[in-house]
Amino acid sequence: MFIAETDNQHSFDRSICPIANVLDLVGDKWTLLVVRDLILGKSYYKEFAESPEGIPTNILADRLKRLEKVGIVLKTPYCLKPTRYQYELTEKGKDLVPILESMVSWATKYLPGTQVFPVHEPKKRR
Amino acid sequence: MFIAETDNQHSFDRSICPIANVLDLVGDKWTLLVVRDLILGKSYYKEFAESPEGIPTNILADRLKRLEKVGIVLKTPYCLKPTRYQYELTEKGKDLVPILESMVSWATKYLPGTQVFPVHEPKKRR
DNA sequence: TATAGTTGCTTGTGAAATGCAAGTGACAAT
DNA sequence: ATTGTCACTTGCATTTCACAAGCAACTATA
Repeated sequence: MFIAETDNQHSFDRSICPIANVLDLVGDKWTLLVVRDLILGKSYYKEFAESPEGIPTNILADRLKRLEKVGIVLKTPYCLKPTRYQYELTEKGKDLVPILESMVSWATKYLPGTQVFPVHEPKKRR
Repeated sequence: MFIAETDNQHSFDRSICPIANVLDLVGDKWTLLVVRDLILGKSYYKEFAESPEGIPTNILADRLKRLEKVGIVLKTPYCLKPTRYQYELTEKGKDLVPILESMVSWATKYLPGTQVFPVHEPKKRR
């Protein structure tokens, strides 16, 4: 009946359902907010931490690690003196945009009062 | 700067961001799988519980309750002798389809091996 | 009538994830 | 020398989750 039951070629955590597997990667309250921030142009740890939802820093560190591990985020050093990294979306990460867009569309219709955030203006660094 | 900071007319849990608010409703590992099952034509508690991901029954009961409370799911009695209910999506719930579709598209591209489930064939009830 | 089975949950318990505050290492600025 | 910033990590209490079992209200079978 279920294709899932006849397939054992791949190793999926819960099932071969595409939705289940997307949820295993980004299905929690915080991950897609980090992706949103990246889409809006944020790059630094501090910037993510400053978003109005107030993500706990241990969760933020964990989510960035996980997103990097699955190839959605790329972490690159931008400063050597104190080693500092910047984060950016890979193609795989940028392709999550339609998912966020469809969420925005739904929210616009059913959650009046919600408002999309403006693109992040990078602070000038001297 | 953030619109969020100037708006206090509505009461949103974390921010006025549409994405954050969608995640507060369906942002976990199980809720959208229940919605998926409803889209595929499942109606009864047992059917959701039988999905290959194996949702724990206490979680299932909780998610159905929450989805009903926020108007995504409608719970109606279909049998009186032993009082039994069936679940179905409201318009608000059916409008989540694009979100699931965009997840399927992403998964099809980046998670090879995933396969969408076929529409549920209702068992004949005598 | 007695026993077993089904459905749709609820309850109990341990494990895991989360939230919050505080701490830390490496530097920069005063 | 002291204070500050950034990018985290650590500890700990609280919440959520997963798993198993139980249970009420029937139905079906012997």
